[in-house]
Amino acid sequence: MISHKILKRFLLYRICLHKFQRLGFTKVFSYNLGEEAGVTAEQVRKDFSLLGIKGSKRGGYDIEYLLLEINNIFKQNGERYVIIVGMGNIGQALANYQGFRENKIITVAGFDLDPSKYTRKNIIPVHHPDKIDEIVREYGVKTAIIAVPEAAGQEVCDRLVASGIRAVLNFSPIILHVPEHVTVNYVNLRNELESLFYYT
Amino acid sequence: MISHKILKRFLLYRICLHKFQRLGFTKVFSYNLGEEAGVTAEQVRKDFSLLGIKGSKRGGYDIEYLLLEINNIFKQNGERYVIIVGMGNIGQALANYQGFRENKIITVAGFDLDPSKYTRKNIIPVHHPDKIDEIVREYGVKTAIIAVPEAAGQEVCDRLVASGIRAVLNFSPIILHVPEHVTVNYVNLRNELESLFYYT
DNA sequence: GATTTTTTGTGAAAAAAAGTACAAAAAATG
DNA sequence: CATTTTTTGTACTTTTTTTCACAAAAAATC
Repeated sequence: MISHKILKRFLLYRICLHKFQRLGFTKVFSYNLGEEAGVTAEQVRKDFSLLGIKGSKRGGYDIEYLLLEINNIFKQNGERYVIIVGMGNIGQALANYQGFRENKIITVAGFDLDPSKYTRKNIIPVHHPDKIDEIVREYGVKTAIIAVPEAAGQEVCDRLVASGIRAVLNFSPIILHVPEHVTVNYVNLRNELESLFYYT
Repeated sequence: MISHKILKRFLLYRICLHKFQRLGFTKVFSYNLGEEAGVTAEQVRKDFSLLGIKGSKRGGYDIEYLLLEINNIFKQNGERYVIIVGMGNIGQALANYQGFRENKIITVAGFDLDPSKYTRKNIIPVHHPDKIDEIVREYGVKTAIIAVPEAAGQEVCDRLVASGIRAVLNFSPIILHVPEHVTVNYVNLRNELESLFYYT
């Protein structure tokens, strides 16, 4: 089991590796990657060593191979479906976000109580939350994004878990109570911004 | 100097404290707060103790007082201005996001290269990036959000730093190189979502 | 092909974070 | 008002994470 902290670091490395690739490199040394990612070279080596990812002494690491291994951690070869519950500000922005598609993550559908959002103008189909169960089962979706107001967060989450969702990205400013087998990743935009005012 | 990890925990506590307040409570015990926030009671007490925030033995902590102390960390009584550079998907969603306004954070302006965005229809005024310096100095803005495509990220950041920005919330998928006195907080939505696929 | 240089890979050490345990305080009870 | 109960605050321990240090491998040089 890899800790969330290390998982995030692998994703960070991937961003840097893509940059190196764009610049025409095919190999990197741990200190190149470390400098770019803002961590020490030892940390980079330890992280790769943890997964049994090998470099060559004096030759460094092969970028293509690193990317392959990192993508494997996140199952990039499999079907990666996601649904978005709550098509307000954030939900809509995520639906339109190119970043997900680039990485072979398919946003299957969005859900919202407001019928005015069930239009074809959206980039993804939007349904009433009552259809969550149907669609989750049809596509075998295992991952969901919660972007509803806080009052609705826990109820939406319970519904998702009941339908078979196993991983949740939660933008609502609440702590979700979920069974053991479900993972929640929290993103609180207000807190992320506000934390900065400590430093100003 | 408080670590970023602990800062984030204080903001998490605040969310929980607001919930308790809404439910009519005026006092909390460390284990109430811990359970709600998903940390141990000892952790809660340690965190508060770190800042010299006192409870009363057997009486617990006064919610009002805790909120006051937490808000002090993040300078909620002072002027908290922010600008948004890049009014695409995410930039626009953030401009519309109620969460910031609720917490007395004032979004002064947005910036984008696309002139079609300089309309009065936006919730905040949007200008050409050339006006960054003028507006940052006029309002004494110290905090900025970067939500531009990755290719422009570093250049935008350099400009912001040159204008006097000291803290950056960066949504672009790049590591920013900044001088010592500038703090960067990274939010990578793609990575946040993708990290979940490790668990599915 | 021997020597030097460079870089990985990993144990050992250090630092940071979290958890344990319990004395001290204070409210509640008898 | 003495005793019991509850909860804070913090020293101490354990665990996790990071850094240090260096042997081993391999490319480059002589």
